[in-house]
Amino acid sequence: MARGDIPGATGAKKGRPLSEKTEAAILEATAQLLAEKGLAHLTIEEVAARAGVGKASVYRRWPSKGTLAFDAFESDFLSRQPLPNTGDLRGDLLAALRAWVRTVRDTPIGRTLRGLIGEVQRDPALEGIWRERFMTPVRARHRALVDRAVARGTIPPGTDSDLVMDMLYGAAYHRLLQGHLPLNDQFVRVLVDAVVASIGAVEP
Amino acid sequence: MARGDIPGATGAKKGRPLSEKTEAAILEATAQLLAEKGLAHLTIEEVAARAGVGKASVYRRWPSKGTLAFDAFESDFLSRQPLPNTGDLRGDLLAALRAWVRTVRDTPIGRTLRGLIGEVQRDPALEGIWRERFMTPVRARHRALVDRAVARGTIPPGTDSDLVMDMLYGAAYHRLLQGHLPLNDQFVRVLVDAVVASIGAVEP
Amino acid sequence: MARGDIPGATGAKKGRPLSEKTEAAILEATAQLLAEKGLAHLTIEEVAARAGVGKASVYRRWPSKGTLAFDAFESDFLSRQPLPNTGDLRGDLLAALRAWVRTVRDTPIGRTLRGLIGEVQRDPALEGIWRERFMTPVRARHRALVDRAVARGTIPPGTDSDLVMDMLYGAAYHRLLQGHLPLNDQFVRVLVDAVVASIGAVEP
Amino acid sequence: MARGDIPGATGAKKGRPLSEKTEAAILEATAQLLAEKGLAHLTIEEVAARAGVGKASVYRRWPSKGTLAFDAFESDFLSRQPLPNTGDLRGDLLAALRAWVRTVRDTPIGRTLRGLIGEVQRDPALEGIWRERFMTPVRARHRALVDRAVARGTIPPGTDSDLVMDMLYGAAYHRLLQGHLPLNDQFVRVLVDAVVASIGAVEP
DNA sequence: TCGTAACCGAGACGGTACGTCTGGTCTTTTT
DNA sequence: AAAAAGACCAGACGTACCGTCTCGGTTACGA
Repeated sequence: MARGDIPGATGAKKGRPLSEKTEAAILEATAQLLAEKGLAHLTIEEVAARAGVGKASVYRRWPSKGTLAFDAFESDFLSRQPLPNTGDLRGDLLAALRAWVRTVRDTPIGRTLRGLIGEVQRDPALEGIWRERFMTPVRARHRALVDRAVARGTIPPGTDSDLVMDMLYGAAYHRLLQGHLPLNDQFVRVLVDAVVASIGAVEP
Repeated sequence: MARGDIPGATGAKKGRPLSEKTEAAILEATAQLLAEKGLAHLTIEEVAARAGVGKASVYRRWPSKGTLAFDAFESDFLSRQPLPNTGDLRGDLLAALRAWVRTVRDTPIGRTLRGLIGEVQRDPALEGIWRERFMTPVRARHRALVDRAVARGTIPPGTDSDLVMDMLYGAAYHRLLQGHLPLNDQFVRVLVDAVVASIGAVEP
Repeated sequence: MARGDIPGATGAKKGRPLSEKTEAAILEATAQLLAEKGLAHLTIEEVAARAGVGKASVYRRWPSKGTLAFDAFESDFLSRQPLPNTGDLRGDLLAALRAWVRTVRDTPIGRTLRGLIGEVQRDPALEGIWRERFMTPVRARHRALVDRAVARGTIPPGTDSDLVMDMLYGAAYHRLLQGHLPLNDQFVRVLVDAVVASIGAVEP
Repeated sequence: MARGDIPGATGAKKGRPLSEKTEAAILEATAQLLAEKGLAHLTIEEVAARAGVGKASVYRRWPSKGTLAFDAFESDFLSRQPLPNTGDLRGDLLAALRAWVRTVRDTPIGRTLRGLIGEVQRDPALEGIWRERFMTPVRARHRALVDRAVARGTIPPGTDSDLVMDMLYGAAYHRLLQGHLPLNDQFVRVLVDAVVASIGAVEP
C-alpha cells in the first residue's frame, strides 16, 4: 500500500497523529502539479512548497514520488471507468473501452497515466503497488463484463477472460504508450468486433 | 534520428570530424552499463568515464540519456527479431512472438526495453524517434507475415493488419509492462490462436 | 560582509540553523588549500571534498571562491600585524613595516595575499568587501601610529596621514606585487627614513 | 619575450610562413575584447572567433592568455607615458605622474592594467615577462627624470632613484589597485611634493 | 493534568548528476 | 607545411533535487 494506513485503524499509537489537513494539502498540490507539468517534472520539493508543508511531512507518508503521484491519481481515474450494462457483451465492451479512451485521450489523465506507467518501469518498488491497486481492480471490473456474458450463455463457458482483457486493453495501452496509431472510435469498434469474434460468441 | 547523421553523407564539413572511435566507445560503454544497472541508473557521467571520454563528447552527439540509450539498444534488439517463414500464418506468428518473448523475458534486453518505453513516456523528444526508428520497422517486419498470408489467400484480403499487430503485440507488451500475468508459451499459443480465429482464417 | 551574519543576531530564524561545525570545516579546508596551492588553483569542489561537506553547503554561505578565501585569510593575516609602541614615530613605523614584510615574505601568507589582490582586480564584487574588511582596518591600525606622533607634537598637526600610509605601504605592496626589487630590511629602513624626512619631523 | 620573434627574422623557415595578417587580426580582436570585458573575461576561444581564426593559430603564437593580452596591451600603454622635460624635477615628476593617472583613470587601459597585474599574481610564468617588458622600461623612463636632476645638481648625487620611484608609483599603484582613495590631481601634487621634499632637493 | 511521543513547517545536511564551459591539444581538410 | 576549423579529454562550474536530520514549537494521547 502506498501510505501507512487509515490513521487509527491499526491500533497502538502514541504522540500526535498525522494531520488529515496536511495530507489533503499534499494530495491537492500533487494533483495540481501533476496536471501542470506531468509526473516527470514533478518534484517533492515543489509539492511540499505548494502545499505549505515540510518535505519530511511528505516523506513521512509516501516513500517516493511514484507512490505519492499514484495516490493522487488513483481515485480520479477509477471514478471515470463505468461498469456498463447494455444487455450484451459487445455493447458492454464498447461502452467500457470508449470511456477509457475518452479519459486517456481527452483529459490530462492520459498524460499522467503514461507518466505513471513510465515510472513503474524504472522503480521496481512501484510494480507491486501499481498492480495491486490499479491493474487488479480495473481488470476485475472489466472482466466482470465477460463473466456476465458467460453467465448469460452468449459466450462459451471456458472463455479465457484474461486473454480477452489483454487483447482489448493491451491493444489500447499499446496505442496510448507507443502512439503509432490513433486512439479513435473506429479503432475501438473494430477492436471490440475482432475480440468478440475471436471468442466465438453466439449472437444473442 | 538520435544523432546527426551518417558521417560524411550530408556534405559540407569543416574542421575535425567526429571520431568514430569515440562514438563506438560511448555506445559500447552505454550498452555495458545498460545491462549492468538499467536505464534508470544509467548516467551520462559514468558513460563518459567508462568510455574514457569527456562528457561534452557525449552531449555533442546525443542530447539526452534516452536518445543515447536508444541508439545503443536499437541494433541489438532488432537483430533478435527474426522473419520466420513456416508456411502458414499461425506458425509464423507463433515463431515471431516466441522470439520476442524469449528476448524480453530471458535477456537483459527486456529490462532495458521496459526502461526505454518508460523514458519515452516522460520525454516528448523521444516519442518521434522511438516510433520512427523502433516501432515502425519492427511492426513492418511483423506485418509482412500477415500480408504474406493475404497473398497466399489463407486470410481475407481486407484484413486490418494494424489491428492484428495491436492485438498480438499489444497484449504482449501489456504483460511485459504491467506484469500482471506471465509471459509464457501457453500465453503465446492461446493468444495467437485467438487472433488467428478473429481474422476468420481459412485453414490451409 | 561575505556571509550573512553572526547567527542568531538578526532575530527571526526558521528551519535548521547553519552548523558552526560545517562552517569551521570549510574554513579550515580553505585555509589549507590556499596555502598548498594558492587561490588560483583553489576549487570549491576540492574545498567541499576536503571538508567532508556538500558543495551546496559552501555555496549556501559564500557566493564565490573569492569571498570564501577572503574569510579564511582575514583573521590569520590581521593577527600578524602588531600595533607597536616604541616611543617615537620612526621606531613605530619600522616595527610595523618589518612585521608586514616578514609576514608576506617569509610565510605562505604572502603568496595568498598576492593571489587575493589579483582576484580583487578581476571580480568587482570583491572590491568593496576587500576594502571594508581588509584595507580599512589595516590602514586604520597603521595610521594610529602617525596620529600618535601628531599628538606627541613630534610632527606637524596638518600631516596627511593617508599620504604617509600610501608612500609607505604603497611602496611595499609595489615590491610585493611587481617583484622588481627585494623586500628586505635595507629597503624598510631607507623607506621609513625617507617618509619620515618628507613629513618634516622634528627629532624628539 | 611573449612570442617567438619577429616573423621571418630568425632565418630558416619551411612551409607556409606565419601570416602577419592573422597576427594582426588576433591582436586587434584581443585589444577590443580587453576593452570590452576585461582580461578576466577574455577567452582565447572568443578572440579566435572574433579574429576569424582557429584557436590553434593563437596558441601557435602565444602560450597563454596573459602573454597575448600583454602583447596587445603593451604598446598602447607605453605610448601614453611621455618623457617630460620641464626644466626641474618637480615639474617633470608632476607631468609624468599626471599622464599616468589620466591614462589609468580615464581610459579602459586602467581596467586592463589592473586585470593584467591581477593575472601576473596568479601566473608565475608571467612575472618575468611582465617585469622585463613592462616594469623595467617604464621605470627606466621615469628614473631618467631623477637622474637628470642629479646631473643638474639640484638633488644629491647619492639619491636612491629606485626608492623615489617606489614611493611615487608605489603610492599610485596602491590607489589604483586598492581603490581606497581617489586618484586625483590633488593626490598627485601632494605626493610629488612629499617625495621631492624627502630627497632633500635644492630649489633651483 | 501532565509528560512525552510524534507530529508540525522550515530549511540545512551530505550527496549525485545535471548540462555548460574553458583550456590546451590533436586531427582533418584546405590553401 | 601552415592555416582554419572544430573535435578531443579533462574537469570545474553553479543548479536542482534527492532523502535525511535538526530545530523550536504544537498537539493529543495515556499514565
